[in-house]
Amino acid sequence: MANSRPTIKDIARVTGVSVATVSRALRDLPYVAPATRSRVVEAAAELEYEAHPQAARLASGRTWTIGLAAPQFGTWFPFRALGGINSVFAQSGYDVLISMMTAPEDRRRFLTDARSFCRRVDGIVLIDTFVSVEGDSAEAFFDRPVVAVGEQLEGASSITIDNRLAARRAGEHLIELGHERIGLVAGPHLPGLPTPVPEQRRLGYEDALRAAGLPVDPDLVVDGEWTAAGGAVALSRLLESASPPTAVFCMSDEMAFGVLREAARSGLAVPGDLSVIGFDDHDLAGALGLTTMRQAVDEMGVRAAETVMGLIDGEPVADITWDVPLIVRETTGGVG
Amino acid sequence: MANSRPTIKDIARVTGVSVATVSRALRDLPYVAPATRSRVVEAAAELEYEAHPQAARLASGRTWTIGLAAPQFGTWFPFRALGGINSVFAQSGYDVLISMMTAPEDRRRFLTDARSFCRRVDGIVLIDTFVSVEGDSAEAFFDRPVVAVGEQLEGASSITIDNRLAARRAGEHLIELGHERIGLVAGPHLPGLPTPVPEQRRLGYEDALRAAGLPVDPDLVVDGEWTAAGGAVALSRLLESASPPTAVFCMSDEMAFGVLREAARSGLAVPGDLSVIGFDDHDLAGALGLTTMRQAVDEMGVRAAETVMGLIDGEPVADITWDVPLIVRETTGGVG
DNA sequence: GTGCCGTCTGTAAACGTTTGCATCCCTGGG
DNA sequence: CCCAGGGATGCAAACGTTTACAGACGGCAC
Repeated sequence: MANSRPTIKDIARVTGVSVATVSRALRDLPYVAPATRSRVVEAAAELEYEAHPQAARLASGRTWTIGLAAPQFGTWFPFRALGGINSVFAQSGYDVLISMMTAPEDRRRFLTDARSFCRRVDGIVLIDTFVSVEGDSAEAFFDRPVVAVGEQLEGASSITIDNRLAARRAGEHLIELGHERIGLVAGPHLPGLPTPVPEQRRLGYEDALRAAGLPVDPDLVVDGEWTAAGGAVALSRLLESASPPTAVFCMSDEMAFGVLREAARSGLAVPGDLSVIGFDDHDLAGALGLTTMRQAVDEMGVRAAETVMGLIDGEPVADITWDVPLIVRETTGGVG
Repeated sequence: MANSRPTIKDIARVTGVSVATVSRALRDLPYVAPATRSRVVEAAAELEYEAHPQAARLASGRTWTIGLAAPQFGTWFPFRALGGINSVFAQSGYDVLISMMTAPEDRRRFLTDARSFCRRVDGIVLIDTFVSVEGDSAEAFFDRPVVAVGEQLEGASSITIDNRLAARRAGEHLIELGHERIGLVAGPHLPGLPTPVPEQRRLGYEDALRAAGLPVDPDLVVDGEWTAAGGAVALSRLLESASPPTAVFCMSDEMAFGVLREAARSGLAVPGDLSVIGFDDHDLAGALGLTTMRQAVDEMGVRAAETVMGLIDGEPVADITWDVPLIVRETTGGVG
């Protein structure tokens, strides 16, 4: 028992070739005679040999690990992306090293410790990290190929959505249904997280109103804190207004869930008395019938994974914009 | 630029001591003169030296990595646990290597590839993996310290809840409110995932009924597929019954969300016409006012992390049972 | 003064791969 | 028959640490 696992030397001894040849044979490098290769492969299988990862990494410099940085893993978005990303890397033989930033200070720590982080990875996927403001270009700063999801970064590939356009589409959907007083449940800027997302979505909302010749009423936009509870509070505040909205656009589905709940509590029928549209296509959105703008996070994650592997293999940097389709379900309808 | 980072030799040269002393000084090992140590530490800081992880791992045999295996990362439970786990390990200097099992075949692959997985980690955290049936003891199979969350495993520490008791408590809560016809929205056995959880929760539900002298009516238990959509369907089926339930216990909050939605659609007031209790305390449960049995997954994750680190440091194996408190919110009330 | 022990330090051998370079052999063209 | 060229292989030096072992030194008890 516990007889330590075979090394490359054992395979060499058994097959009667040198360790160099074994190494080459097992990694499908050229200049190995077919007969030799198959003998080696067979012996390796026989002995259940597998290269010692740490040794291989030290010698080759490749870590076969991808670094994944994301804020606030308690939140829906990066978690969902992780699903797609992880499956791709698992199939390609990469490990995934996660650095998650819950508190704002984690984010600063990530940036100061970046050197150490980079050292153990071949490439980096950044999800909603918003490090773009730090001045440096990504390649200079990280010294590794990086792809950013949710933001554009100089020197890095990116996978983003057009937040402004998507928000505009959401607004237009409500306008087409005949709504004229449309509330906005906004997510605030998070402290220490310089994301342009809330602003972009708000601009898109205003774009839609303006294009339709509707007034932009600041009383109709309230803060939903990016949470369901915040969304509920936001709606209750909107309903206090002298002329409350007949429809609400929420910057996230989670806030929309809170809005739906508060609507029910207030005896408002949805969509009879109030139409609600969200943003994300959260796991629960389908089951709860929420109309929303779908951010196909898992697909974006898969694409991010493929992209970073491409970068490692020498492909050029590229910016990809992902489509955000409108998913009409049961929470939006004509103005009552 | 790109001047390769300093090695331990550079520190040795600068400070005029040997690499062995540098290594000892930097790792706080004994037998280093205080003056020497501070000189070394200073030089290391000056040159921004940091040990090459792969080299250290190869030489020491420690990987400073914890393996985390969990099924179905798209689901709420393991994801939430990840939050707690990751923060603990990050602070202790461990990396986390994730192996996620989405499809049933992933689970088998995990078991066959376990050797390779183990090789790159110092310890293992299993979340809801249900490998216990495989016959072998955990320590023999994985050859590493392991702590299992959600199941008990021979030779491993475990962090579990008493599913049967918790389900019974949920039932008792409804009974105390005066309900006599109580539906059960059950989660099915997942193919290839031999978990006793659904059965245990069902037994707990029946325990509560029997203890109160209520009949156990098989018509009152329906399959909710562990999803919100499934929960909605389940309730609609329950409502077709000749004498529908006045309360429903759902084996998961996600199914409960579906039940709530279907109740609203059917014009049932909650809790006026129908009481609903869930299980988990999902992120959204609070905001949606769902009464539930709280499974404090993040805390369990933290504890799992601490436990596996303890095992690595030689602590003995232990079984920990986590409490599942009843969280009364707004979806349960007296029978109308 | 001698011997012993404990602290501090250095030397060098691992750890298990990958890879640059040299060597050998075989084939085919001249 | 000779030589060039390229495929196949082996040798040995990295890769950057950790750690067993040995040695130097100083202090203290006798």
